[in-house]
Amino acid sequence: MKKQVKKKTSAKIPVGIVHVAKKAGVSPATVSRVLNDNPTVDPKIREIVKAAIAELNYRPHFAARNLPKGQTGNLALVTARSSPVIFANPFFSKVFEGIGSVLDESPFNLMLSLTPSQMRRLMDSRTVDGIILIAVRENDPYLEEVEEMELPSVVIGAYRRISQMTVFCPDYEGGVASAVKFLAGIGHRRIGLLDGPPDSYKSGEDRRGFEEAIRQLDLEEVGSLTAEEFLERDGFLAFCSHFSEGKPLPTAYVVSSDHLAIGLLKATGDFGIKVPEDLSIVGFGDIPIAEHLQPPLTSIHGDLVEMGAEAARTLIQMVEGRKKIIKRVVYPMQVVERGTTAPPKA
Amino acid sequence: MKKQVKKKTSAKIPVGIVHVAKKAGVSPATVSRVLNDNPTVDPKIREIVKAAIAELNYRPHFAARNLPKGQTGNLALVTARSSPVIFANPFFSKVFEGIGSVLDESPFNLMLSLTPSQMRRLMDSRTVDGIILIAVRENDPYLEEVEEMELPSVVIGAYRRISQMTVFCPDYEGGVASAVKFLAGIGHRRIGLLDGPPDSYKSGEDRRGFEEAIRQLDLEEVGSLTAEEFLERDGFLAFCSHFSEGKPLPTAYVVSSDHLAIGLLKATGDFGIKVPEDLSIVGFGDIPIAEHLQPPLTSIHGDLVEMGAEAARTLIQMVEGRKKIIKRVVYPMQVVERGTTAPPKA
DNA sequence: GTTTTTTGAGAAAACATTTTCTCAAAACCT
DNA sequence: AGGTTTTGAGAAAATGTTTTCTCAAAAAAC
Repeated sequence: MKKQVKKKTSAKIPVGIVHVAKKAGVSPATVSRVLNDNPTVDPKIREIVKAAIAELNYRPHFAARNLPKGQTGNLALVTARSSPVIFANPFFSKVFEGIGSVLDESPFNLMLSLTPSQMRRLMDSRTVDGIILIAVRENDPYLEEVEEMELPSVVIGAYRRISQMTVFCPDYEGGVASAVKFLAGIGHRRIGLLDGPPDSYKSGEDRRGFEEAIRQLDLEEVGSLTAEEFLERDGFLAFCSHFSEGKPLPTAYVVSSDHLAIGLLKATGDFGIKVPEDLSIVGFGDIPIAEHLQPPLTSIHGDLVEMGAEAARTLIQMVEGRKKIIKRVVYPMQVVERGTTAPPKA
Repeated sequence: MKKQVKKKTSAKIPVGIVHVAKKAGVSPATVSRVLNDNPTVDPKIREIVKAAIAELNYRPHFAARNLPKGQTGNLALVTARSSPVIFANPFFSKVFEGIGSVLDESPFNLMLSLTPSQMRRLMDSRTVDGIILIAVRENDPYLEEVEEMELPSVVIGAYRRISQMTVFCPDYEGGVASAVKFLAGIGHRRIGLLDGPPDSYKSGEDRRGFEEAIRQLDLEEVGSLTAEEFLERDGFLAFCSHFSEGKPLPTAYVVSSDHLAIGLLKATGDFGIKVPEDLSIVGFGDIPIAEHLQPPLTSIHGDLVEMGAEAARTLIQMVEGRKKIIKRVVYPMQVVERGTTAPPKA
């Protein structure tokens, strides 16, 4: 008695597999078989069913389809940073590109969670089959939460803390060390680090790489700074307060992000300090803007598109193979020399 | 006979509403009622059920829950631009922030589609209840596709073309016009436009606003350029080829994005053209870097966080109210004067 | 020409939940 | 106390699909 009503109201009532089956004069199971390219269906019937599908403009319901599979077909990209911070993260855009390209070839959809509450909802409600964590910080509560869930997951960028998870990470430590070596190679002896916030893994790694290189080369650490975030204004403010207090300056800075470096450049410019004559600066991440600055920014570069792609590929393997893969991959970083570095004056 | 096996293997077997019901000695329906705060359940029973939920660490399955509702609880953010282009889009990051903050307060999850194929999958498979389209271009096929689907949707940034959809758009036209007026106000008579790719709506709007202002103020259009994309390199290349062909230069450029403006600054610097003494430049979007450049970039600013938030709010209203809302909101843009603009020399 | 194997397709169970229907028990009224 | 209303909760249908089971018909083997 309901059916008559349904017939009346046109197109917009969602059409399911049973409607197609009725139209084609077969059972829903057969329609399903056609949809899934099951070879045990007669070519003739197949054609009839396909015609019915086309005519009704039927599209399978993704969630319903995945329900019996016990999977959802969704992957999540998770971070708890606010979006300005994410977009300022030197490598986020590239990583993203890599992830996107892999997902495009896969049958998975991508969910995005920008806050801890969103992430918890995603995990609690079994909405995703796997998780890519990015931009994790020291005190973020959810890393443990993810580890406790038996949900497949990979982490991008946090190397040390994590024991039993798969991690993809730029070689922060090695990158910063090679920047120090590069600066030493052109004559610098008094070098400083402009580092990001202490609760970021990257900051810890940067500092480790920096100190190790300074020690190995028997150099002097001078005028190091810590910024509150990785953004331009943080670099600007860090240097301003340091300088106005009359503290000692190095002849070169290694800086934890290109954005910070831009803020530092601005501050030095405002104080009449010439780059690279008075001060050399090396950024990190080699964002597209770097080479278009004046002077163009010397920076530390790595293939982070591939890193993102590899992380996504690995996660998909874990989800599809239903097995845990534990590995840690570190991506090499190297200095690209441009206009903000030169030998020290004296 | 299966149950014994289940009991053995601990935690990781997914626990459903029936397990909870069994544990609490009630029917699945009652558990559902507790979950949905249905008042027709005895407080005592409610407590027992809640205890069982807690003990089994039960979490409702999002997709299954939404199946009978005929909804999915997901919203999609859709674009077909590659991620470098998206991230270079002057307002994307801010818009994103607005969307994220609204979604955080709502029960919806966010899906992200970075390519047309991903988007089609999302729409075809009834995976989302609503769509936010962003960075649409003239020849993108999917705008019509979305319009044909009866799926609630809002568009961010494409103003003219769309008739029957809800649109949120910065006032490109008015912003560019006010930049021209600003430049005329400080004495410029020969002004050029550095515009983005022709298939972008923004480019069309920019040009319209530019030409109208030029006409109204009876000025001369000189040396206008078209870039292939909105990125630094595109601005750089556009100016280089123009200049090396010896074509006439204006005394000021209005530029369609801050990223383009940075490329233009680099090019002018390389050719020894002084900004703002020889040439004034106004960017668009006021990205965080703008004020940290040297000289700091004069740019066109708007509250795009609010635009993103309002778009998300409206979409949610459409989805929840099951009604179509058609409106068009234009967000005002205004010039922020900084260091790349000055009166012309002679 | 009968038996065996293969092929093809329907019926029904399963996935996790909500919702409607239904009915028994408790509470209220006179 | 007998009848009516309210309350509470179970049973079953519904959501859209896949999958397993089952069986009939066609093809192959003898």
